[in-house]
Amino acid sequence: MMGSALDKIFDSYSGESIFKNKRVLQISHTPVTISHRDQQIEAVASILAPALKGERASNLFVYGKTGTGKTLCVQFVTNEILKRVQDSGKDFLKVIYINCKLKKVADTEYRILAEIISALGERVPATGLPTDAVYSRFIEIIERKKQLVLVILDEIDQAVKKISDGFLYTLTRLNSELKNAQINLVGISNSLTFMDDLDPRVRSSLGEEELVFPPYNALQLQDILRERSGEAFAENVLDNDVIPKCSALAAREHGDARRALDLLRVAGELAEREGSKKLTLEFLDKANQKIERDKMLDIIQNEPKQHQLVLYSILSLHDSEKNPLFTGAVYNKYQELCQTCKFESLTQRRVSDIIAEFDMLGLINVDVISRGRQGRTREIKLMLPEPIKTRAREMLTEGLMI
DNA sequence: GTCAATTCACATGAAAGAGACCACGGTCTAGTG
DNA sequence: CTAGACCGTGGTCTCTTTCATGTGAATTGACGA
Repeated sequence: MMGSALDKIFDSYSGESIFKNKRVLQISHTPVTISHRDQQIEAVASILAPALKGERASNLFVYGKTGTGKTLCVQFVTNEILKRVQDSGKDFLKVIYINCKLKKVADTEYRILAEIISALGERVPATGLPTDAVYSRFIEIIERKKQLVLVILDEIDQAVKKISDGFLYTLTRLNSELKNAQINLVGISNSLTFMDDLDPRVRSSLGEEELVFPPYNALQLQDILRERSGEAFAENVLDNDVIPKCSALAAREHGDARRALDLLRVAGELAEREGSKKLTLEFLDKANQKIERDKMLDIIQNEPKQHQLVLYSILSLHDSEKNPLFTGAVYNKYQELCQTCKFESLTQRRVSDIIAEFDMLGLINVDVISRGRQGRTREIKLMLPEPIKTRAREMLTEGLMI
């Protein structure tokens, strides 16, 4: 019995694959040509061009929603610059790319700095040193020779939200202390309003040049998908209306190309898994649901126990109580649960923050409302669709042993 | 009926503590020649 | 004599608590028409 089940799975893989080269659809893949971004690439290139001669360019700040090609374009241009410099046999340019959003990699001032240093080929302990010691280490390293260090800080808004903008100020001001080396900053942000709540000094030095990446529209997304799918899939696999539908779905999500590619890839995987020779609309719909579902469940699963307990409280109240829910009720339920499963209960202050975090994650929707004499509170609405909700409840019941 | 004061139930902020992790330098210990 | 084990100190980081302050509309109660 076991054997036949395995046979079925492996057979569907060993047969003709509908993929020709799946890697093309992965987000890490850098395409040879970038469509519909000529203008932006030119702009980035002309701003950063002085780096070709080892001169400090203007600090650049790039905005745009997720999946609009910001990172791609900046990396493309800096790679070209680096290639040219290296081709001429020089090595006065260092390009360092840091994604500030990756947890445990770069979400504190110390770690960002450590990350830069390790990109320069030096080691620095993961913790244990005073931050200013790391700064002087950094200065010492780059001062060893005359060079230009181009630091690209991706998702910089995330970092600043967590740390404060102080480190950006220090970083921009560092140049006046350096004799040999120069630092050039490129900030990439998803949030359009990010610049507004920065310290004015940082704003002026970081935003010497600014660039906005508009979202792709549905037609542009179609072009991109056609290009990539040509390489990714075998011939005659795609139904005609798959790409338009796919780009329409993604365009609805503020023109996110990454999402569109993901969708296509997952749809392909689903089709392949079911042994289908064709990628039809049906698979696209399934993929759309699956991505959403996996994302949510993944988030829930990886939350700490206390957070899960709060979420479980919300889930169970959501069914029994009348909507909407308020903080007080959730907290009471939470304390009750803590007693039954012998957990230490957190303070209301903390639970309040946890609820706010869930809102950020999109698991729930929260409005702060004032109910007059009934005080001020959060109105909590659960955002999980029915199937996900059920699955989440099962998962939490199991994980928390309730 | 109108209007300002009151009041509720939290939201929101700031500061500080606990506990985990880690580097560094000094001291102790056991193995080596 | 020396390498490695071990310890104390001092640093970061995350999660949490404690204390303090803020908030916005329903409610209240005084006031005047």
